[in-house]
Amino acid sequence: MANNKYRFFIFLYMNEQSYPEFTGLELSPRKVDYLKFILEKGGTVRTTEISSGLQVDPSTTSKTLNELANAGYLNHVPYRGVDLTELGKAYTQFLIRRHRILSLLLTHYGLSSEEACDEVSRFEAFVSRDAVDKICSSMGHPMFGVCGEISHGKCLHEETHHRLPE
Amino acid sequence: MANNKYRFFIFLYMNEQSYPEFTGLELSPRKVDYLKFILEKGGTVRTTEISSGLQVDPSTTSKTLNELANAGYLNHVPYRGVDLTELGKAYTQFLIRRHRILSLLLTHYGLSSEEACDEVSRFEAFVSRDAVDKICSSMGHPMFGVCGEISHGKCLHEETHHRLPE
DNA sequence: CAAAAATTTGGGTATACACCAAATTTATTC
DNA sequence: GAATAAATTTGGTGTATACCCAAATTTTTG
Repeated sequence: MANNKYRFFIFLYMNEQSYPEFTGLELSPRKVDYLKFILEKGGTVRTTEISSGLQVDPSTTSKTLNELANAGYLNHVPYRGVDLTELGKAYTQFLIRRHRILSLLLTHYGLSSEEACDEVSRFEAFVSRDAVDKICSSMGHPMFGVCGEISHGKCLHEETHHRLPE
Repeated sequence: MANNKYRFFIFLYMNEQSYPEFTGLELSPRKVDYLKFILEKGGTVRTTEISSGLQVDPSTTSKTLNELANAGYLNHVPYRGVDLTELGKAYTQFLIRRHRILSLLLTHYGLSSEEACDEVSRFEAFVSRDAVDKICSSMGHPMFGVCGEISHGKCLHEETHHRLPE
């Protein structure tokens, strides 16, 4: 019984749902790219993988990773690599949901999947979580988007605001 | 007859249609604000009107107006004010159409007019003209949006690409 | 025409994003 | 197990955007 409770806590902790405070406007477009890349890569990711993935100098990557770590999204072990913190995971799940919802939306207006994805990549960092949640509700919480499955951590229960014990 | 021809030329010159080259991504979010403000104000606009309208120091306004003039969107008579060039008019008509189309779109997904307008203001500068034209077509070229009438300079004839004589 | 108001200029700050070169750490190979 | 190679970080720079203040300039007004 105590064990079940613990597992439930872990589930909440890893979900977007657990961080009702963020607006979705916290990160610059480029930082959004970094987090999405790291989540999609999975586990611990090295500087070189990111710098070649995002076509940027390793020194730029190193500095950006440091900033994301200072902001609490990443664990950074110097010379070893980064992985997402629990906050980082929850936040990046939102980033990916946002990207997919917006891309899906644009495909309903005559853009191809690729066009929609490119277009959204340019502006998504400036679309608020509130707007994404409303769009998501209005679309009936679609499960599949143009870039793969949409993860519905929070969108399904906008009214519920679970908080972590303090 | 020669007179009619001349008027026709003027009509084209002042229309979005006449500039098939721009992508809609030329200007930063703030510069978009400046041009929209100037078009809505109409005629010659003074630095003070803009700086109080956009809540920014007059010195900042003065510098930005200079940049927009150098880029060809404004005529700037020092100490007197600015007005839109023909390019500036055509471009700003697109900016306003983009703003209205995107705002209208978001109101179809559960956002209020004001929410949609605020949301769009944050990201519109990063939405391409191609995407706007596709969305506009797909919506059936709506004539009214949440922020007033939508001006359809170009959207009605995507296939036609008039060019200025050189 | 002198004072007041508007505008511009010069100088300074901050953020975001990028690069290169040099220093440091880790990994490899002999 | 060192020497070399590869990866990473640090320090220094550069560009672009956007903002402010103070001082100089121009225009307006009383």
